[in-house]
Amino acid sequence: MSDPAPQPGSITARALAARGGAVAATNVPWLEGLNPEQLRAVETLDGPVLVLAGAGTGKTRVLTTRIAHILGTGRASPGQIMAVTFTNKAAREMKQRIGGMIGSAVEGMPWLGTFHAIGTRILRYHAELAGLKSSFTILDTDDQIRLLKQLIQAENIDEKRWPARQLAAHIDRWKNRGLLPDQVPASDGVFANGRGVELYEAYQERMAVLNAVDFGDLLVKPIKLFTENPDILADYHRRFKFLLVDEYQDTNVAQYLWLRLLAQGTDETKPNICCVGDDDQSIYGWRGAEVDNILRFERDFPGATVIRLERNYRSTSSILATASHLIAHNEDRLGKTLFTDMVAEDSEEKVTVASAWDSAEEARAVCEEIESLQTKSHPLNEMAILVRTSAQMREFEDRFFTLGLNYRVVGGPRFYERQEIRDALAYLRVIAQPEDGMAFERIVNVPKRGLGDTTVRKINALSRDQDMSPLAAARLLSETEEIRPAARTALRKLIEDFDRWRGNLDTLPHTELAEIVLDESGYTKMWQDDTSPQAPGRLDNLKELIRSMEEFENLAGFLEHISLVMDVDSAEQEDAVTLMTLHAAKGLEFDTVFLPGWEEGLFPSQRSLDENGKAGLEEERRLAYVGITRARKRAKLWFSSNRRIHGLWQSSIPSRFLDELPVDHVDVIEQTSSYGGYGARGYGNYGASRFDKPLEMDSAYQTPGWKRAQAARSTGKRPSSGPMTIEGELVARSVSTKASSFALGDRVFHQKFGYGDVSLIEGNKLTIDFDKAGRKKVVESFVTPHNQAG
DNA sequence: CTTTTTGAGCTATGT
DNA sequence: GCTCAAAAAG
Repeated sequence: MSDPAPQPGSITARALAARGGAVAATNVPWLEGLNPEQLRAVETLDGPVLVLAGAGTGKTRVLTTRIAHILGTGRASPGQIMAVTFTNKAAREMKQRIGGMIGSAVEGMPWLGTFHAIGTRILRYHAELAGLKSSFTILDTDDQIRLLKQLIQAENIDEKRWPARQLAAHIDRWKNRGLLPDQVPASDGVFANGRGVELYEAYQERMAVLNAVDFGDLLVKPIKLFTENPDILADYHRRFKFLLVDEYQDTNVAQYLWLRLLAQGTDETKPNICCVGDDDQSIYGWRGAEVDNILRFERDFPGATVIRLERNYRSTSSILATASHLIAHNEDRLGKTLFTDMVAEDSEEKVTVASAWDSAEEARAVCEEIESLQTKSHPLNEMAILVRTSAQMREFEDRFFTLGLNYRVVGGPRFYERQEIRDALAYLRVIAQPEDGMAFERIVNVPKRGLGDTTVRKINALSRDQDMSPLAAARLLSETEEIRPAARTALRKLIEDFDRWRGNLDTLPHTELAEIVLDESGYTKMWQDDTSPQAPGRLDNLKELIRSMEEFENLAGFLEHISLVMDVDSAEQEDAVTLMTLHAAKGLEFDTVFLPGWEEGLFPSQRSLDENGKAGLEEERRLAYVGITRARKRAKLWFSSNRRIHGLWQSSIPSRFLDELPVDHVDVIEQTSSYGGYGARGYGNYGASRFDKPLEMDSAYQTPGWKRAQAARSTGKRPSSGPMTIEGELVARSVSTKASSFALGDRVFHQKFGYGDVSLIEGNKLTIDFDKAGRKKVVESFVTPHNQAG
């Protein structure tokens, strides 16, 4: 996300004043205190502008001030500015800061948001043109994989050899490049011997039936919409006078196309585009980001003004020198040099590198430092531990827990990803959007209703055959004799329940409805009867969920929010250490930053090296750069000689990045106590050879008495649904309008009942007199015509 | 149909 | 080490 601008009243303000580069009092209050480059970035309103903003150079400040300036000078109204960010956090922060500058006008900035949020907005508005109903659901990764799995199975492709996960990755990659099924180059047909594209197509068709989109669609579909409907695009050209893009280095091809379409316009309606970014902080290449976009800006937008922000307001000179020296090892960069003119204080600390025997020891040592800083009255809020992978978090959490140290995990297992929350949401999704088959499937048998694999399989087969939603298929099935009586009764009951709940959608407040649903479905009871230790916590979470719904006007609004905003707004102001991944840390800053796990294979990640070679290494290095530059006063790097990978202990060697740090600005800490040794200069004598003092086995290895509340495993995202206008009859209609391909008296064959004659046709439900089984009601797709001639 | 057992694979990073 | 999926048992 974006770099917070200097905090007023802190070092920064003083530094600014001392520098003389700052702009003296202007008649425009928001421009005060900007340095000349920042001022230029804010005031150059006409024509394309690229702001290359290094870490801690006041990037967000420039962006927000620019918006304030546009509004303040009356160049545009809030609705005429589109401002795109990558994360919700960034969007939220910008809203806040603009609000702080110019008052409440931010409320009226409907087009400030993430690419995905704005894409959703556009799609809902023109849903029909995209082949959707505006109530469409956004599938999360979990739903996506489940759906793909079904499709793979339906195609009789070996799921072991061609896992759904992998297909999802392919599709994601295609969408990131803005490719629709028919545009995928043949050379990309590696999945399932070239059938990947076929599956991609089937996937899109299936999602259309489910009235759903995935994250990629939120970018791809608006592009398609704009290309196919120039008049609509022209509307947007007329609407937007200014286009602002944060973190431009992170845009992928699809986002680039999206922006380019919007930035075109005619001479009179061409919006002024301003992109802000830092090629050195491009860390999302694996997600399809093209650093090239930023490198190519001047060619894409002729006559562009390029402004460099290199004056850093955040970190000490040691930290800056360390980070700069490291990043200089990258070859592919535009090249910027950060500098500070803050006077180095005597107390300035060098960046430190320390080692530990193993990861538990590392966690212990880091926590010791944290506690020691805490006793010197450093707030925990000003400390962060930044790890490469979330798997590293566990050991720190264990440690925090035993010490009773307050901590918060950012981007860890998120509230909306918890099982009970997802289940509850699935119920609500089905109510709000009956086509949402993925949600329906999730809870058909939760709590257990005797609707097992077989039934679900039948529902799915039918729904795929007939291009109808699973709920519609279930409804149909429950009226026939395809499934066993017990299951049939249960299914009918469930469908009746859903009908009733949906009937209450407009009459009851949505929170109350949610309570009723959880209650009547037996979901609450399921957890009440559960004796596992987590059950009470889950019930609490459900209550919390209901509580969080109160902030929203209706169910649709709530579901929309969580589908895009996976993190629950942590309003907790409690003093706590922050624990998060390096990726999540972008845009944040702390006085003290701990960077554990600087070992070859882990950081840089082996996988990154294997898959992307030099480019991968450079991205890892940028990640290291991002990590170090998060620190204002203290950056403390660690590596440990032994680490458990996939459950096996492996000895590790220090990261090459450690060798790339400038000796003058880095202190290598010789561990006084137990930990693995590490020579004063060379990083050579790491390793298993040296630990002078026996480890304190008791504390380092005591069994973690608790497990992390929720395994961080699920990569799922949250789906949602839209407006509450649900017409229940749509389902029924879509079913009955299809003409039956059978005629009265036709001779047919059924897998289970054998041969028979059609005696009645209702839509696609057939009543058949079977030779052996007697008269049965059956859905059309379960019978095949019997060849009379044969 | 549900529960338990066994076995395989796996780990980045996030909208 | 941990989780999920398929297989086996109840």
